[in-house]
Formats: sequence, structure tokens, C-alpha cells
Amino acid sequence: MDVAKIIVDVSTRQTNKPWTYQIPENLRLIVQPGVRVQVPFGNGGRQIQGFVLEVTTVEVVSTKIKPITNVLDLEPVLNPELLKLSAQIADHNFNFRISILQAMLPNVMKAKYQKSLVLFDSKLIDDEQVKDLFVDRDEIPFDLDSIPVELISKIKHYQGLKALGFNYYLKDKARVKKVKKYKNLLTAEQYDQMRKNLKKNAQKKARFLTYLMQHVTNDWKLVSDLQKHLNLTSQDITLANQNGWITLTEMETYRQPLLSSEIQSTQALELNSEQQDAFAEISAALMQQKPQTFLLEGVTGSGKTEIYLQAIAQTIAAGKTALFLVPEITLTPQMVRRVKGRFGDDVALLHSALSDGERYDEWRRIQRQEVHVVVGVRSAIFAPLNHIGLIIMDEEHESSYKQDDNPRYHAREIATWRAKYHQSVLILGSATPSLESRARAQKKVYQLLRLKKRALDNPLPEAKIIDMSEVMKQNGDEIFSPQLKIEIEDRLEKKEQVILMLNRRGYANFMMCRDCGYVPMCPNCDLALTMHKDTQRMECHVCGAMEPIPHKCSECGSSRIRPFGTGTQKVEEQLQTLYPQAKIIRMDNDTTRRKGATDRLLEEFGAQKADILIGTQMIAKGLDFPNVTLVGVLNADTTLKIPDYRASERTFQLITQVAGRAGRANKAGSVVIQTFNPNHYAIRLAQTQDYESFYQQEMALRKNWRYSPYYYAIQIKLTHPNEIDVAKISYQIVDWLKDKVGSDTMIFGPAPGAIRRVKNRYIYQILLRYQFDTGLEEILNTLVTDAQKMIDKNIQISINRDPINL
DNA sequence: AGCACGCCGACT
DNA sequence: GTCGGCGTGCTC
Repeated sequence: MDVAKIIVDVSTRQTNKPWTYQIPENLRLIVQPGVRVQVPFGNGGRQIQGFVLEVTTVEVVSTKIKPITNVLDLEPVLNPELLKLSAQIADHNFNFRISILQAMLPNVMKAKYQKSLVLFDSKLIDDEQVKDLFVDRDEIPFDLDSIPVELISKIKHYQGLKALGFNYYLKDKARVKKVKKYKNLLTAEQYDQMRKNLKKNAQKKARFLTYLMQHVTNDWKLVSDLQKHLNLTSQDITLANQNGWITLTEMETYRQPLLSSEIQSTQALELNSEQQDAFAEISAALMQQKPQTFLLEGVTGSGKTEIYLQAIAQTIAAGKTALFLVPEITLTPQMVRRVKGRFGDDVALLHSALSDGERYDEWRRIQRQEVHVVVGVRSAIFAPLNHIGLIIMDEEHESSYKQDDNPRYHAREIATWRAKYHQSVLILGSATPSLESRARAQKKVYQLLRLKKRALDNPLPEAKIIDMSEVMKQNGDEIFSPQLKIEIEDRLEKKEQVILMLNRRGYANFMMCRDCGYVPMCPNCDLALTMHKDTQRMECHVCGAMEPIPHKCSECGSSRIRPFGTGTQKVEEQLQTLYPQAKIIRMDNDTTRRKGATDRLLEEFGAQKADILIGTQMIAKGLDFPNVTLVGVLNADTTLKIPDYRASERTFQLITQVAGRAGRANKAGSVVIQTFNPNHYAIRLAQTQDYESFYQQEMALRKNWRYSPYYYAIQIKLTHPNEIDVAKISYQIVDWLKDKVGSDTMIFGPAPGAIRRVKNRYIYQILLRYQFDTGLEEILNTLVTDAQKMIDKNIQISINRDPINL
């Protein structure tokens, strides 16, 4: 019997392996690895989506094997490479395979399920409420929005009597956009003849026929163009069709967010000698088709992008394809214009700002091998390109390439895997490489290419460090130092622009009662609520819970409850008071949540409609505004204080990057860094943009403390509604692990999470650090599979490799 | 996840 | 004696 091994769309450990389904005779030719199918699952008649991994024949026929209901794709949507990759990512990151498979495809291809209630026999129903559900239909959608909860048990009752039943539907949200096209049916002479035969007053028809006569071709043209041009109604078109002037058809089209025809094409720029040296190395590897990884380390403005573009050009010329990953925030319209300007329609764009339909279309263009270049964010690493010759990961140190929630994977890990699979060149680029990558370059696993100069030869901005504890002592201002104010005033006067970064959104960090010290906390999490003045709410930045701003302390009744700490909103307010004439733009999670808001704000700032841009770390990256000559880091310590061994690395990267925003064109820029730790090495070295020294110092510390890149880290996170239970279980798991892990593997904890409770679940974590432990992956996969049923059903375990947040 | 099955308390 | 509450375990 022909059967298919299928991964079903049920996210549990027990279903994280292929299930066998019979292939019905009529589907035998279509069912093949990589297609999506619809299969029955469970004994309730439920229909779910599945992915075919392989097709085989079995001798022994188990009665349990059910047949596939239907096929959702005529052609595979996942190629053998991606199917294979999905298994490895799932195992390596302790994910469900189904969620990886879904992450590889556009959102619209994820199954949408609908359940409906069907009336079998109305005579068996005597309850009026239930009868009323079916007014003029005998099938209604069944969901808790449309069915009153109190009717559920009655419905179950009638289901037992066979008066009612359920139907299950699986919907494919993928919609292909169609467009109307027409083709000429007659020759120019014939059109001319018809025009002559028209009545004198048929002016519109005459214009129509003249146009057709002048534009006779043998291909399909857009009806919409015709209509726009001659101001025709759809009736005119139908008539022309009936008269035999033209023939009509509907054709598939792509939703194109940015037409390449609207983009000016650009030429390759000339490389300076440093860039040429780096490019020569990459070019040689591409030419020899040598699988080589490069770490391109270059200060902001050193012209990394131009090297990428020329490497892509060379890849295309060799008949191969290129994958270009950039972090979310750097994929700005300017960036898109630059790439599309160079490669035109040969580029597909996978960006989170696209609508689901647009992303689906871009994906299909890639799937059909209609493009050679893919530019996109993290998930674009799964783009179904064949014959990959080059993969580029810009800003490779960016933490947005790794996501701590499902599905967990690091785009760099996948880039490495795919580069190896395709034997292609991989370029990791950054001004401040992750220590992991820089260390690999040290060990010659990667080839290090360095760009030390800015491409346009303008000097790096001059940076000052301001000791805020001194400022506090002298005039009590905790937001702006006098030095920073002087510089801001200077720029306002000169009509130059200012960027200020404060890595904390909201108005005030928290509220506190001055009499009893009470701090309003989130009801669901162990965390103080942040005050937001614009929405007049107290907001939890972890679970999103909101409360009104208290005017009286709920503990002691005192009205002396005040905001403490500073967020972007407060800075904006104070700045506006200090400089009423200045136009200020604030960019943080709150002002950019709406779609397109980020681009709009940046465009406004770029067009110099504002003097000051204040924002969280999202403004640190990739922006290139020539008129910005001052960058202020208001509180460099916010990232430094995070309890994570990467705190110094992140602080260094952030300050270095934001400092790079100053003076990018011909104007000299300056940077003011305000801090309470003026002598911290991360801040000192960021002042001089001295990555190499930072790398040396930080590596010594990491070695000493046995952190990455010397040791790998795996975090086991346990959550449970009860704090005592989660602690108990955590200790049991540590005991269980102790006998099984390798001899050099260190187990830390269990310890309560940095935030002890999130969304009413208590958090405990265990940290494993090791250098070599080949059996660990399997042990941990066993742990997630078995722990739940063996210990406590309420426990949730998630395992996270190299976690970003500890 | 979502469904059925089964064991227990409350009610006809 | 029956209904329906939720805890438990299985799904090709």
C-alpha cells in the first residue's frame, strides 16, 4: 500500500514525529514530499493540515491508517533542502517541527480551521433557543463568538441524539490576485473600417476604435490602462468584447508594493582601496565557488553595503542566486531603493511591513525561480531559492536575528547551514561583530576582512563622556547635563539636527508613594507598572496589562504618589519646555506600533521637518541623515544594568551604533554620552569606537567567567501557576540532569527568573554551560517530551539555546 | 490542540 | 438512577 509520512498541524510533543497516512488512488500522482495535505486526525472527524515528508510503500497494513482527504498544493511548496533543514532546526532548538515548517512559508499558507454546526433533524429538537440558531439554514459557523456559552451543553445533548453534528473545514487563505487583460482581435485596417461605419454621434466609440487601431499588438494588455486612458466604463469593455473588437481574459498577477519602474536605476559605486581589498577576497571565493565564510568588520559608513551589492552582482552574473538578510529596522525604503535600483525586477523583498498577500506574491516569485536576489528580514532565511551562491547577513550581531519565543532559531545558524548545503559564500557584516563571530574569525574558521576608514573619508565624530553623578550633585538635573544642553542649543541655532537616545519608553519608570514607599505593580507579573502620560495609563511592559494612573496611594491613602525615573515621553515633555520652538519627533514602541508609522516618522525627520529625534534603541541603527551633527545618549547605563553576561557587549554595540549616526556627510559630528559609570570599559571604548580593544577585553572576561564564546549556554525555563511547585520540580529536574549530562557540563540553578512571575505563572530557570556534550541535545529532547506527563501537567518547559535574555 | 472516555457528585 | 462536571489520555 502506498503511504505518506506526514507532519501534522498539532503542536505537541507526541505529534512531533511523522504520522502515516494512506494515499488514495486518485491522489497518488500529486502526493509527493513538500506538498500540504488535508488529513483526518482524532476520532471526532476533525480535519487538519499536514506536510508530506516522504512517500513510501508498506507491506503490513495497519487498520489504524487513515487515508489522506485532499491535497492542498499541486506542486511542492517546500523543497527537499528545506524539509531536511526543518528537522535539524527543530531538534537543535527543541522546537516543534510543525512550527518550523510553518515559519518557512508565508502566513497565508498556514491552515485556517473552521468548525460548523450542522442540523440533521429538526424534529428531534424541542429547545427553542437551539432551534433559533438555524433560522433559514441548516449549517452555521460554530465558534464561541456566535454561539452563546450556555447553549453548549444543550448542543452536546442533541449531538448525542444525532439531531446535530459538526463539520470541519480547512481553509487555504492563499489567494492569487487576478487582473483583467485584453488582446486585439482585429487588424488596424479592420478597426479603421469599423470606425468609418460608425454613426456620426458615436464619439466615444470612435475614440475607442482609433486607440485600438493605433495600438495593435499580439500580446495581452491591461484593461485598466485602457479604461484609464479613454475614460471607459466596464460596460464599454464588455461591449467591445461582444462586438468582437477585443477578447478578454483574467490573468494571475503579483501584488507589488514597490514598482521597480518607479525606482531610479543606480550604478555600482567606485570602491576605495580598502573596499577593493575586501571585495577581491570575496570575489575570488565566489569565482572559485569555494564555500567560505567572511566576517566583514567595518565601522559605520565604511561602505559595507556597496561591497554586498557588487558581490551580489557577481553572483547573478555567474548564474547563481543571492540571499541578503538585514535587520528589521535597517530595511528602510532607502535600502530597498538602493537594492532595487541596482537589480530591478530581479529582486524579491520579504519584509514585515508587507501585507500577507504581498508577501505571498513575493514568495511565489522566489518559489518559481523568477528572481535571483532576495532581500529580507530574519524569516527570509527560509526563502526557497535554488542554487544559492551567496548569503549575506548584515549587522550580524543584531539580536533580532534570534527570537526567544516560538519558533526559536537564530538566522545565523540557518545561514551557516544553508551556505554549507549549497557550498556557497557567506558574508557576515557588522561594525561591532558578535564576540562569537569575531572569535571564529580569530581561529580562522571565518576569514576576517576589516574596513577601518569611512568610505567618504570624513572623520569619526568626537565623543564626550559626561559623568551624571557630578551633574546630579551640582544642579540636580538627572536628564540633561549642561554640556548636552549647550550642544543642543548650538544645533538648534545652526538648523542642524539632533538625535537623542533613551532606552526606556513610557513617561516614568514607575510610581512610588513618598509616604509609604508603595509601588503599583502589575496584577499578573512581578513587575512595576510603567507610567504612560499620553494614554493616561499605567502599563505593564511584559504582559500589556493597563490600569488608570493612581492619584492616591492604595496602601496608605496618601496623595503624595509620584512618578520616578525617566522614559522617552518625559524627555520629550521636558525638551519641549526647554525649547518651545523646537519641533520634536518621538520614536518608540508606542509611536511606531501602527503600520508604516516608522517609515513616516523617519521620512519627516529626513525631510528636516523636525529638529530633534528622540527614541529608544530603534533609532540607533542604519539611519543615515546627513544633517544630524549631534547624537546624545541620555542614559548609557540602562543596558549595562541588565543582569546578563552580554550587558557590556550590548551597551558597547548600542553606543557605537548610535554614535555612528552623527556627522555622516561633510559636516563634523559630535556625540555626548551621559552615564553614571563614566569609567566602564564598554562606555570608554565605545567613545573611541574601538571595537578591537573591546573584543580583547571582553574575551578575557568571558574566558575567566566561562561564558560564550568559550562555553555554550542552554537555558531551561520552567513556568507554573504555583511558586512552590515550580521550585520543587526544578530541583527534581536538576537532580535528573546531574547523572546524565557530560562531565564538563556545568549546571547552574535552579533560580527564580529575573522577573519572578509573568502572566500569573512563576518562572524558574536552570542554566547549562558546556564546551562539548554530544549527548546533551538528546537528553534535553527527552526532558521536554517526558517531563510533562511524568512530573506535573501544569508545568511548562521551554529550552532555549544561547538565550538573549537571562 | 481538541476530542472522547470515564469516574464522581448533584439532582430528577 | 441519570446528567453533566472535569480530569486523563490518545490521535496515523
